[in-house]
Parts: sequence; C-alpha cells; structure tokens
Amino acid sequence: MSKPSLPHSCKRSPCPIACTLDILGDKWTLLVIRDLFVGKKTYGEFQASPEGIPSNILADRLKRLLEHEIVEKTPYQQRPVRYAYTLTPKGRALGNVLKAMVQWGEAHIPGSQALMKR
Amino acid sequence: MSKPSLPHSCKRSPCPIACTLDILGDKWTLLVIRDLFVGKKTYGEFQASPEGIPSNILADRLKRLLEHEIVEKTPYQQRPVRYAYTLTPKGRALGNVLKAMVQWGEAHIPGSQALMKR
DNA sequence: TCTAGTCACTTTCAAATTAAAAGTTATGAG
DNA sequence: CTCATAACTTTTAATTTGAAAGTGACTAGA
Repeated sequence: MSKPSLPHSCKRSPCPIACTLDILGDKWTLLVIRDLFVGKKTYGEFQASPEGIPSNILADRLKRLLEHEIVEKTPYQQRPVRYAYTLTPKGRALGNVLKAMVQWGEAHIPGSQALMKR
Repeated sequence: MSKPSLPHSCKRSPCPIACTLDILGDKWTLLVIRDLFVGKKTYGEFQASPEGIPSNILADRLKRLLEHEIVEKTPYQQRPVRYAYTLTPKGRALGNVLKAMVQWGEAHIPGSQALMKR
C-alpha cells in the first residue's frame, strides 16, 4: 500500500489548486458560473452567452456542477416542466476566483473589458 | 462588417474571464504557474510534480506561456545549454487567482490541503 | 574510445474530449 | 393538425490529450 487513495474529488494530488482544477479546469465551466453570478438561470440563457458554448458541453458541465453541489436545479414551472439553475453557497464562494480573473484579465489582456457588475 | 474582430488574445468574447480562460483554462497551465510560484524553474522540476504532467503537454504549455509573456526562459548554463523558466510581472500577477483557488479548494474540497507557502 | 547518464525536449499513435449540427420530448398556441 | 419553444440528447468528425519511446547535446567514467 503505497498510494493512499486520495479522498473524494482530489483526482491527481491533494493540492487545493489541482483539486479545484479537477472540477473547473477547462474553458467553459467558469463561464457558466459567471453567467449564474450575473443572474442567468436557464439552459437557454447559458447557451445565448456570447461565447457560444456547444449544447452537449453545456449539458455535461451542468451535470458536473450539480454532482459537485456547486449549482442546484429546480423546476420553475410545470407543464411543460422548465428548470432554473442557481448557485449553492459552495458555488457562490467561487466569487473570489472570478474576481481575481476579472482583475488579471482587465490588467493584462488588451481588448478585454468587464461585463460583470461589481 | 458585423463582427469587429476582437483584439489580441480575446478569442471568444471581450469578457476578461473568457479571455483569461482562453489562455489558462485547462487542467495543467495553472499547475505550472503554481510550480513557478514555489520556486521550481526547470522542465525536469515541472515534470517531477506529483500530478505527473505529460511531457508533450508541458512543452506545449510552456510555449504558450512564453508567447503570452507570462513566463521567461533563460539559459542557466552553457555546454550543455540548460534553461530556467521564471514568471514575468504579468505571470506573478496571477498570484491572486491561485490564492483564491487555494482558499476555495481548502474550504470546499475534502482531502485537499495546501502545499503552497503563503 | 566506448558506454552510460542527464536534461530538455519531440515524435508517434491510440484514446478521450470537444464541436457542430441535427434530432428528441413535452407541451401550449393557433 | 402544424408551428413554436425550452431543455436536452445523439451523432459524427475534428481536435486534444496521454503514455511511451525517441532525439540531440553534452559530461563523466571504465
């Protein structure tokens, strides 16, 4: 017994950065979370964002975020049933990550400009 | 003339989060930057990190980080020539992004524990 | 000189992921 | 019926990733 089998989500190492990237280290996940932060709630609204996330990727990412309890899904109407996604406290805690990225992007990437309020 | 052609690095939209993710939105890039923050400098040191980045991916990411002037490469010896990578000011400015990820990971991912100093 | 070893990559190729587009399901409106 | 909408799912091709082996420039040792 050499590898002590990392608990839970930590797939590669116990480093919190590696663990975080195992969940949201890709091109799309944090954009969905950004959308939730600015008040978007539905599948259609996420799809309508200017970056144009592919539909299958969106479905996959929402599923992962649900599994990790970063977002919640509740029906906002019956017949036909339609869903609203919202951030959990765990998801809202990602605000600082987004904020740091906004700051870095605005300071260092020419042409980037904040759309996010706050 | 409908699409005003986004300047420079902004591939998908002018949102600073999207622009930032265009550069470092993947599973490995921020781990290399983490390594640089803790003082690792050489290709071999990056490869030796516990997550085990594949060699071709490491080469690709270092190239991208050089292109974006997030890291610099300088020979630290001749005959045979060997290189040291270091963060530029632009790269060091990513400290807040890493810090936010460490905080979130430690608070929300069971089993994750900081290895990074400060 | 021959052999082994180190470092910093590069190449190869199979497997996994992503992207684009079209299709599905449930339902209401006309 | 037929059309429209929201929320997905499926299909298929293209791209990216990962694992492993290979390369080039040397150095040190037998």
